[in-house]
Amino acid sequence: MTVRTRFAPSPTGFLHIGGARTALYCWLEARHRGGQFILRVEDTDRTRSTDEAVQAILDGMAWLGLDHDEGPIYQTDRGDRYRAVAHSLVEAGKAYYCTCTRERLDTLRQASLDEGRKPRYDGHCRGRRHLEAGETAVIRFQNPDHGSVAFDDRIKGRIEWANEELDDLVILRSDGWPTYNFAVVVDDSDMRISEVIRGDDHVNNTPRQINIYHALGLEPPAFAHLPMILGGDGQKLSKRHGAVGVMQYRDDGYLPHALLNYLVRLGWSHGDQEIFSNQEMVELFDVANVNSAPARFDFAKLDWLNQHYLKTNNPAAIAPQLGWHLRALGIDPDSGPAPADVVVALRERVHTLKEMAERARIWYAPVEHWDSAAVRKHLGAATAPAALAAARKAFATLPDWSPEAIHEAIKLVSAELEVGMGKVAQPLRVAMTGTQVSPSIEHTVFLAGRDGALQRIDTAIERSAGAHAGEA
RNA sequence: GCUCCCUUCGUCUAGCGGUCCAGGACACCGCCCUCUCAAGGCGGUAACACGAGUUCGAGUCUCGUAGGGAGCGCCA
Repeated sequence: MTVRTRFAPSPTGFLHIGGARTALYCWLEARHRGGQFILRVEDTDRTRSTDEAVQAILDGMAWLGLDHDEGPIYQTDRGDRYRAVAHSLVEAGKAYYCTCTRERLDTLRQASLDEGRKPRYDGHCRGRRHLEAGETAVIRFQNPDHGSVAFDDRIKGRIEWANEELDDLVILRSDGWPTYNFAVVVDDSDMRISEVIRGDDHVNNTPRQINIYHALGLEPPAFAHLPMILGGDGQKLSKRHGAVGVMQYRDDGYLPHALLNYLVRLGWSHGDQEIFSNQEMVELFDVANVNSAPARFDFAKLDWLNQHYLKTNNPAAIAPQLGWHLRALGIDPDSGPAPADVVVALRERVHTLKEMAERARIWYAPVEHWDSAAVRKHLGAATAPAALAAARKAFATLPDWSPEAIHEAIKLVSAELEVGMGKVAQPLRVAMTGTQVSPSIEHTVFLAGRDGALQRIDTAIERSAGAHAGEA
């Protein structure tokens, strides 16, 4: 039997981090076993579902590169099918019409709670196979009264429930639309899903669904319930923790693969391996190895992974994404150095592309802000004027404008002046950036461009003179 | 309240009865390297929730306790 998995979000918001991991695991399981991955949109709650949310989910999956083989299939397109199956269940004596009022149901629920029992429908309408003309009703599934339901969860192991714990759930609402527990069964069986991988908030629904499978004469698929992802404080993930849409991670400067790598290791492992290419994930992933305990989301590790990929990916591949972030900051990438060169200079110093774009700003516009401590300490140094002048002269005639050539030139200057590298590099650094922190000096100078570098040195020499005059 | 699930360093995890005075990674601390900041190298602190039981032997199996979580809708 070919493996078929599905990701079935309800379009009531963006694709958040938990959904993204579920989608990833479903995708990996399908790819690993050479099967198909199906995307299904569970939009039967028409009051909460929106087209924008559908688009946000599609965008998020596309950004992560989780491509589906079938779908998106919309449940709202399948109303007739659910109604037909629900009515067939009534005819088969396995479901019935229920006309109980909300008031009666509420009273019932409250009474159970007051007595310390689990709220449960009492079966009042059991046996109603027909409706009077004009009467509206829901259809309830008639759950078995005795015995138990069990299944072997691929992550949590065997789970068993007494049927006494379950009640007759509504499968078709009075508006003719199916409820979740019924729609999934019809869909998963129609779509020949072999493995249901979903959040473990669905564990409690599984026995009800299995009973429906049996009533329909169907064999249930395999189930794998993923533990949830918690915020860094161990609380349920909320917006302040990163429960934002995955597209926010793009905006914050994360590489999609870094997020994927982080997510795949959150709750799953393969020995001591931390870094996984897409191909390795597909080869090694097995849903049965997923941890059964919930995991906390840790930005520090995500940052580390993101930087790892920033450092090891081809700069040319990262350049367009840096360009995107530069533009987001209102910087024209064409007004300064090539983004790929910026990547090389900054990738060991930042964790995200956003941070990289912010720090790249100094090469796309003249120095505006001069750090006074930096000016005083380095432009005001006794050897600064001579160092700057010598460097300027060397740069002006450098045959090859490259970090390597610049590095050699600076070494030569420091040797000639008989001062340490720092005495040349630091004044230059302040000249280029207005601060005393930047990438290695040769890259910092290189990125300014020859003309830009000479200009910045001229400006700095004036300031240096001012600093010395101020002392005198 | 009831039912179900979960519990190894701060965090993610390895561990599938002896090779574990518990390994790796992130974070943190220290040293080295060094033109700043990083990156990198080396080293360090740090965990089997608790209690019984099974066993020659338990982080690993069983049962309790405690603590977390989920579900109990004409939401998904």
